Amino acid sequence: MEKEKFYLTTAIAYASKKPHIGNTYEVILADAVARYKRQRGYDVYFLTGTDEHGQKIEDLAREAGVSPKEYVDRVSGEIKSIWDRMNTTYNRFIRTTDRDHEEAVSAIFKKLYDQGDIYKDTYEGWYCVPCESSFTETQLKDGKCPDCGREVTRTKEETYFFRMSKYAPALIKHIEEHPGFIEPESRKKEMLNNFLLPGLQDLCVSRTSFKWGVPVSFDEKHVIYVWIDALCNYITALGYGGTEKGELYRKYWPANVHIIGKDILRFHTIYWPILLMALGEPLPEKVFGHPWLLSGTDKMSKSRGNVLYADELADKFGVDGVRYYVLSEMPYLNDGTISYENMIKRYNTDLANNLGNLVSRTFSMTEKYFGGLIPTPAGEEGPDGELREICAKAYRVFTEKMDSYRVSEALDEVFEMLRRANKYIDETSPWALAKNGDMKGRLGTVLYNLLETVRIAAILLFPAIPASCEKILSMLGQDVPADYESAGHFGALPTGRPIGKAEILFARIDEKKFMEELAKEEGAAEKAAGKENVAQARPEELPKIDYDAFMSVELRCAKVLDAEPVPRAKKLLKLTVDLGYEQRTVVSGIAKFYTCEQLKGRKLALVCNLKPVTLCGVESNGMILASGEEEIRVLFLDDETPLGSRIR
RNA sequence: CGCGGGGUAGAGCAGUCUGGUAGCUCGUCGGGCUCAUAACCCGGAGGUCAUGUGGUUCAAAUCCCAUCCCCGCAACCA
Repeated sequence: MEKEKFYLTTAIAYASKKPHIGNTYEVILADAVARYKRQRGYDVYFLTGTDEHGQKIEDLAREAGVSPKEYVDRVSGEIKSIWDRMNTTYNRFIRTTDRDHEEAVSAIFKKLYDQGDIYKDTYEGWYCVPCESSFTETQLKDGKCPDCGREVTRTKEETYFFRMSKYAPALIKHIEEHPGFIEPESRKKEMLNNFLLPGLQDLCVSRTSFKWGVPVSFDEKHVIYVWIDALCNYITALGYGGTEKGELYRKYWPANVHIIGKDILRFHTIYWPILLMALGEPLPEKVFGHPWLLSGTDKMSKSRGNVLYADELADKFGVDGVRYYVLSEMPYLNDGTISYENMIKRYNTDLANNLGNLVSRTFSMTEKYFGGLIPTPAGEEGPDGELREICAKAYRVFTEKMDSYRVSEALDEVFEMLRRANKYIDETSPWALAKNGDMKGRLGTVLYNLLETVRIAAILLFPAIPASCEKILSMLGQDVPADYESAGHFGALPTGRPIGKAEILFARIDEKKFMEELAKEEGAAEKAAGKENVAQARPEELPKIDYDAFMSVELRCAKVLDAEPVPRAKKLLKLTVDLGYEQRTVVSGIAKFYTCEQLKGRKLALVCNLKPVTLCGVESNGMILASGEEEIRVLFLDDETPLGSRIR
């Protein structure tokens, strides 16, 4: 019988820099699902890869003094090596610079253009110089750049657009008729309420502001922008070429699941399905938006110095230690957290103490009491039935949870089973049975049951910690049933065969020693960097300006007369300030850091000649000076500073 | 009144749909065991289940109402 196919993908990682553990989580999750599906007998195709085009990479390459291709070759290679290190079993690692992908994307673009879904608008548009992006009239926010809010200049630009609106009704219908299409469920409402139901805007699908991308074949000034280029990897990887469809494509498409981060759900549940509809291809079965791994309560970022990398963690915890941590710590809906303390705790508790030690004591008793031969069980008594039942339950529930992508809950189930097995040892006290010659049969039953529990655990945990599970199964000896279904049959382990020697699977980590070494390493790294202030990364520096340029900014001392929150805005405060010669209203995004009372009566520096903007319905005439990106501190002036005096 | 999720022991979570002794993991305290990786097992302490001396009910963490707070998405840091 033909195996049922299962096609899953991760998002392709942007090849701008080394991915941190949060990015790596996604491919580990996908790998666990892929391995599980293979165990269940599916013909699995697992796709991952890198997204390598775009402005940012072009810039980074220039800074690094290499060509964009050289740049992405290096980063993509690094990403791939991390994926490999994590023992992920992808079938293809696609790069958007692969020739087959580029050709296919080009053909897809052409096809969409030919059929009228992509049109060129030669219009008088708006261009934002700092963002190097152009916008349509409707995209502007209050006449300003929608990305940065700065002034835009009028340009005559041509851009290609995709007619999103045309397909929106069909997509809404599809989403409503396919309850599992967007997962988790709560995300579905976000997409519908925020984007689809209010009305979709046509999407800009080409750029002229940079060159590093797939050129539009019939209009070489334009490169195809990220949406079409990146999203299409899911079909081009299978040999979809626009007109011809490869064998893999016919076999595996549509995808059973796209596993992606919750931040790009919008592209995968709106733009991508519409693109497919336009191509006349079936939609993926499911888009699963997983949560994020946070470092403590913060998002990982270089500036916070809290970035953890999968390969460095693997040096300390082993590959399976890292895999297990991210899979078990990541809930289904909420963001998970990662820290060394938590990792050590989880590693020790679950892997070393619960699983590793169970294997160790079971094997050593089998060795000691039965010369390393798997004993034959006799009659069932005492807690045997309960152990057997919990194994059956673990198998059943694990299967259910994995089928619905609740990996951490699935793993929990197995560890509960292992805890029960450890307790079973205490209840049956094999060492006491061993002292009594009459109890040899009973002792054999107990150890057989334990070995069997270990076998089942190894099969179930295989998708999460494959290398360790393979080791356990091989330690159990030759011809040990290792297929998934056999984990549902307690008693499948053949008797009388020799088992191997028990290895330490997961050596305990001494938290204190670990943290000391970590501190030492970090100290060494700082020394190697040769600076005392390595904690402070050098910021991006701007070109020098002359005095006149600076003086074109009109800074003056102003006093806050009144402050109040802006309705419907979380970050904004509306300030009424006095310059001595006039009063103005200024809107400032400092609501999270200052209360109105803290500001009233204070003197601060105001940029007076900034063009007015409207923010959340309030017109702002100027800007107050403040420091910081994430933690904002207002620059207050001395009380003696005269109102309205020029600052320079 | 933009849309959605959530507030349960020191931490992280389950339980809420289908009301009926408040549970799990970690931590903590005490005990047991010795096969094992100072591991494993048992027991204790610790919660007015956000608030409302609100409603429904014989009975509310659970259903209804109001309020407060947090977090996503959207809007927004001039």
